[in-house]
Formats: sequence, C-alpha cells, structure tokens
Amino acid sequence: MAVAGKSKKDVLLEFRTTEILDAARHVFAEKGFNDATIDQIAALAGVAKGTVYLYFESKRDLFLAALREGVLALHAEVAAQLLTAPTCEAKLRAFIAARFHYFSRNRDFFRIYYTEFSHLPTGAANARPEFKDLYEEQATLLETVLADGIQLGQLRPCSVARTARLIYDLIRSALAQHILTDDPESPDLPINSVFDFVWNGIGTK
Amino acid sequence: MAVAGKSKKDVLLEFRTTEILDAARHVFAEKGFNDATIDQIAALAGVAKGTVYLYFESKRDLFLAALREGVLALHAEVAAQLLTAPTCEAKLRAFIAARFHYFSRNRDFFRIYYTEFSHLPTGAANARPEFKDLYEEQATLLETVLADGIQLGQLRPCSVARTARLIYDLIRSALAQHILTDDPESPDLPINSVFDFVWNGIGTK
Amino acid sequence: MAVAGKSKKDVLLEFRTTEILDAARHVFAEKGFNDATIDQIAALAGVAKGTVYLYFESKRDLFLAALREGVLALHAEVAAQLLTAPTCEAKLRAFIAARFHYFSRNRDFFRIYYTEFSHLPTGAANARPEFKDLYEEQATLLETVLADGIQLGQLRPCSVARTARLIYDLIRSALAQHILTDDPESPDLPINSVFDFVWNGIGTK
Amino acid sequence: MAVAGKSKKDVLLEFRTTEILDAARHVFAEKGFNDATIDQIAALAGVAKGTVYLYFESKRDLFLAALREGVLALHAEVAAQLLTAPTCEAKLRAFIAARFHYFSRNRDFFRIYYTEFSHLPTGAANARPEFKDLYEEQATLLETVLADGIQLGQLRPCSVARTARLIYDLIRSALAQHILTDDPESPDLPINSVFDFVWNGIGTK
DNA sequence: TATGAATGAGAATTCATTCAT
DNA sequence: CATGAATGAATTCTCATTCAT
Repeated sequence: MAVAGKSKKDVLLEFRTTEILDAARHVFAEKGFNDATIDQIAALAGVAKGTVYLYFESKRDLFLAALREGVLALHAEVAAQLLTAPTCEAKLRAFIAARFHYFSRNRDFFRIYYTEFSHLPTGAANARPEFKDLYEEQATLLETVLADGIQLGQLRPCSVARTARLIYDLIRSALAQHILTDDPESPDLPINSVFDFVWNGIGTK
Repeated sequence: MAVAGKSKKDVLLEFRTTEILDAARHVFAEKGFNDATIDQIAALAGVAKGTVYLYFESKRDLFLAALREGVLALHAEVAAQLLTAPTCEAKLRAFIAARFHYFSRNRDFFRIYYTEFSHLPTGAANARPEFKDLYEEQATLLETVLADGIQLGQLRPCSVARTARLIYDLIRSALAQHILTDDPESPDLPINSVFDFVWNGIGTK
Repeated sequence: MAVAGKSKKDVLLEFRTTEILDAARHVFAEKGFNDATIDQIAALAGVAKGTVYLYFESKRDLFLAALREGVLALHAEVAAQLLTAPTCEAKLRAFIAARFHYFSRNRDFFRIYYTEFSHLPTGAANARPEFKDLYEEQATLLETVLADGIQLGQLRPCSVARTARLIYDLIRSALAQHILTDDPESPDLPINSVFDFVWNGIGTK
Repeated sequence: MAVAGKSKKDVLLEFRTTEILDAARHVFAEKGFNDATIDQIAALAGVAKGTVYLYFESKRDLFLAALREGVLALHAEVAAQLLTAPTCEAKLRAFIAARFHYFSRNRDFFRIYYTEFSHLPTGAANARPEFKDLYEEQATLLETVLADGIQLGQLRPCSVARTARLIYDLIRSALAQHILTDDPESPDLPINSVFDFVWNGIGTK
C-alpha cells in the first residue's frame, strides 16, 4: 500500500498544476508571453490569481514550466518512435514524423515552442540555461542518428552537430507552415517533403 | 549648384533619422521588442524621448522602420548578386552567400530580422501586411531561381513554394548559428555547408 | 441572518467606492476635469493609484460616476419635495428650494455639476448620451409643473420646454453666486429672489 | 503726418496678431482649451509654432486674449445699442437683442465665452482678475439700466446686482440654446421670449 | 522677426506580485 | 491552501515652451 504513492493531497496538487499549465499554454500560445496576463491564465484555469503563485514562482517560471513539460513529452514520444525504426533512413523519417504528429495534436504548444526556441541559440544574451538542456537533449537524439548513419555509410559525411541543427530547424520551419496556417490536412505530405529534401537535396544527382 | 538637392536641413534630418534607427536596431536586438524602451533608444541615440516621436509615430512604427530598412538593403544586395551568377547552381549559392555576407556586416539587424520573420507565417493571426510584402519579395527571388532550375533540368522537380520556404528557413537557421553565437570565423564554411546540404541532401546517392 | 444581505466584503467594497468617489468629487471640483490627476484623487482617497482602476474603468468613468451619483440623489430629493407641494406655485418654489438646499449641502458636487451641465446642450458635438438622460429627467420634472400650471390658468401660456430651460439655468446661475462665492448665508434669500423673478418678472404690472 | 500712426511694421504686427487670434478662437471653440494645441492654432494661422510665442506669452495668454478681444467688441456693440434706446424697456430689449445679434455673427466666440464665463464667479479658486473686470463692465451696463428703471418706477424694486446677474445668465442660457444647436432661425423669437420672461415673469397677473 | 526641431515634465493606464483574511 | 484586493513601478506618448539658426 505504501507504494501507492499519491495521497489525495498529491492528486489535487497535481491536478491543479496541470490545470494551470494547460491554461498557461493556451493563453501564452494565443497572446505571446508579454501580452498574456496572469489574470487570464488564472481565469481560464478556474483559480484565483494568487493561487497561480502558489504553484509557480513567477510568470516567467510558469512559462518555462509549460514549455518544459511539452518538450519532455515531445522528447519521450520521439525517442520511443526512434527505437522502433530499424534503419538509419527510417529513424530519420521517424524523427520527422514524430514531431509532426506530436505538434499536430498539441498546436497550442507549438506556438510557444516555436516562438521561444527560435530565440534560443542567441548565445550569451539569452541566458536561459534550463532551455539549453532541453534543446540539447533533442539535438543529441538526432545527432546520434546522423552519426550512426555516417558510420554505416548510409549518410554522406558531414558535421553532425551542424547538420542536426539544420534538420531540426528545417522541421520547425515546415511545421510552422503546417500548424500556424491551421492546415487541416494530414501531415503526411509535408513529412515526405521534408524527408525527401533532407535525404536527396534538390540537385539532380 | 541648384542640383545639390540636399539642403543642410535635409542632411540633419537624415542624420537624426539614421541615428535613431541605429539606436533602435541595437536596443531592439539586445532586448527584443517588448523589453526595449523608448527611453533606452533615445538615450543611445543621444536625443530626448520626445525627439524620437518627431521621427516615428510610435514604438511599433520605429521597430518596423528599422526592420524595413534592413530588409530592403538586404534584398537589393541579394538581387544584385543573383544577376551576376550565370547558372542555376551559382545563383543558389549566391543567394546563400549574399545573405551570410550581409548579415555578417549587420549583426544587430539579424537579431531583429530573425525574431520577427520567424513569426511571420503565422497566417491571419499576424496581420502585418507591410511585412508580408517584404517577405514575399524575398521568397519570389528564390522561387524564380528554383523554377528556372527545374525547367532547365538542373533541379529535381518539387513544389517551388514549399522548397523555397525550406531553403529560406534553412539559411536563417544556419545564420542563427553563425551570427548569434558571435562566431568570428569567415562565413564561407557555413555557406558551403548549407549549399551542399541543399544541393545534395544527406543520403548517399 | 440569511437576510443580512451585505457581507463584510460588500461593506468594504462600498466603503472604498464611496471613499474614492468623494475624493474624486473634491479634486474634480477643485481643479476641473483636465487638471485633476488620478494621483491626487488616489492620494486623497488614501489608496494607491492602481486601486482607483479597480473600481473605475478610467478617469472619465470616475468623473461620470461622481456626477451621476450626485445627480440621482438630487433628482430624488427634488422629486420628493415636489410631491408635498399642493399648488403649482408651491411646486415651483419647492423645485427651486430643493435644489438650493441640496447643493448647499454638497458644494463640491455643485462645482462639477455646474461645469459639466453648462456644456450639456452643446448639441451633437457633445455626444455624451449618459448625461442627456440625467438632464432630461430633471427637465421633465419642471416641464410637468409648468404644463400643469398653464392648464390650471395659474401660469401664462408659453413654450414649456423653452421656459423650463430658462428657469433651470436661472436657478443654476443663482446657485453659482450662492455656492461658488462661499456665501455662508441661508439660501432663503436667493430662493425668494429667484422665485419672485420667475413668477413676476421685473416689469411693474 | 506724424499722426498717421501706423507704420508698415505696425500693420504687419497687427495683421499677424489678428490672424493668430482668429485661428485661436476657432480652434479653442472647436476643441476646448485643453484639447486645442498650439500646433493646430499655428497651422490654421499660417505661421510657425514659435511665432505664436512672439505674440503671446503662453497658451493661456492667447486664450485670454481671444476672449478679451471678443468681449470688448461685444461690450462696445451693446453699449452703442443701449444709447439709441429711449426707454428703460427698450434698453433692456436692446441689451438682449444686441447680445443675440453679436453672437449670431460670432458663433466660434460664443463657445469660448460660454465655457469660460460660466466658470467665472468661482470665487477665489478661479483667480482670474483680468476676467472679473471684463465681466464687471458688462454687468455694470445692465445694472445701470435696472437702477434707472427702478428709479423711474418702470421696474419693480429689487436687488440690482442680483437681478442683473440673473438676466445676464438667462440671456446666456437662451443663447446657448440658439447658438450651440446651430439654430439657423432668426434670433428674434428667442429675443422676444427672453424679454417677455424677464419683463412679465411666468405668473398670471 | 520667423522658424520648427528639440526638449522633458507629466499623466493615464497596466499588471506582476504580495499578503491579510 | 486559496483568495483577490491592493500596490506602485514602469511605460508610452503628448505638447507647451525654448532657442539656435
């Protein structure tokens, strides 16, 4: 029994946390960080303004939490998909597809992710170490795929770090077109486009 | 004499405008639109707060002016380079190189450009028509190169619009790595990387 | 107990509202709308600037609230007095007297009322519909008295609307002399003067 | 020759002054004191902003000058009309009529006059001695008429000062209805109404 | 004299954050 | 724990006034 772990209190706590995070994600996605207000988030979460501060230190903190949570889920999903892919080519396609599918289901989150992670590599100026880590984890995933592919001779040799970054941003770019324009189509077409572009380039042979 | 054109007054006016725009570019680049204040910009420009409003209607207007000016200069430079390139391959390389060179010389501007244009394709939500046009002009340039290349059989057939967007964002991504990390190296290496990636993809054959 | 109605919270809310309105009335009376500042009002009310905005949407809104409240109270008092007056002559005198008495007790309010309602009949230009209504209610009261008086042959026939307006403004004028000069005398003398002037004119027979 | 008086310089000076005063009157009438800007006035007068300050100390000063000028002209016209009226009754009617006619021709001015003079007797708070005098001069004119009328037995005895004020404000009230509603009718009707009201009161007998 | 660019004090309003209940 | 009233720092923008040319 002791293993059960979650008391009623814990459940409530987690519930509130989730509720607030969901509201935050929605409002931040809608209005952007600056134009979102704690009032709006609290209202949407169905709690009082002060309550938000019981769960999160500050507006910024809440924002980061919303971002982190989503990124972790994304990472888990992508990593899982990667495991099932046998070849390097399949892994690359899975990486792309997993991201498209995840964000298709979490469009609010994409807006935050997109905004914030574009600012990410701003180097020193940005000073957001928590983020860096989240990003690194993603990048590492892709870099491993690339490194393996090169080793196996299935990929042309290149700078793994640099190329991973390119692919990563390429996917983000294609996602932006797919998500931000509220394209209701299946993501299969852009997934193929991106993969084809990455794999074959645009030159004829 | 009558041809002189610029009176002393005009010179001063232009000088002030430039001064303020430079300051704006710097502060906006440093802090982002929301965290930049007119006070800071005025101080950096060496004028009083009110003076800024003599030259620009509002904070937003100032921001857009800084952006527009840079984009127009960029566009002119890129277009010029494109003209001198004989083949489709050369044109694509020129497109990439021109952007790298321009932004290497205008790093402050890149930060603004990068931030704002990433938010661009947000569709209806964005409602910034002045921008759309600036972007379109750039995109068209690249699309023309692609369309010609396909016609000449030098490029694999693809969706011109979609591919142009991918390349465009790919360059932005590589630029971000180069510029935002304050990489002092010559941009030649990333230029080649990007071109190679675009042209050949990453797959072996 | 359930009947109590006002919780502690309601009381506090009403108290704050009153406090702010009183302060507003005072400052607006002293300085006029434009030269009054929210800072001054907040300070006088003993609250922070932001608190004012918790109770009123804007400076203008606060001003109108102060005005409206006073006008409604005035109207109620005048209407009550009118009911107790038996004859047309008595009603007219009551109308005049009630206004003098009310404003003698609410001198701050008179200054606002005086300023704002003099601008009232500016026709279309004014565009303050909330006001128009408040004014109309007052005017109607007087018009009814006049119309009845004419019907009963106690008043000389005349344009009821026009005459009501004249009397209304006449009272305001006399009030201005009485209130704005801080005349400490009983208002009985000006009340009689005004009534006599209105009733008999100045010509000898 | 020395009597000629006005050099070319003087003429220009007077011309500019008039031009600015006219513009000021118009803008102040349109927007009110606070919302009128020196820029607007200068533009309408066809001079540069700084020039206004060559002729008038401050915005307030300009406003007062516009007011003073109009009041003096009004006063002169009214005084002239009074001279031609033989009886007390005629003088009173002339006083009313002259004001209606003057303001019918100077509607812009009425708006300023109306606004400012309603605030006038605000006692100490107002501290505008220049005005007091302008007002007194007008009042004296009317008081003299009343005093004479009482002496001749054509008017019922009353407080001359108080009654003059009442009549004065009554006229203003009727004027407001006539002018501010842009009534295009001849002012004869309201002139008669006012006179009748003043002379006979509203009571029968 | 005339100009109009520059100034900067000032004011309304917002909203993250705190804390007494 | 939860609440939401209160706070007040911060920010944009305006415009009367000055002064170098």
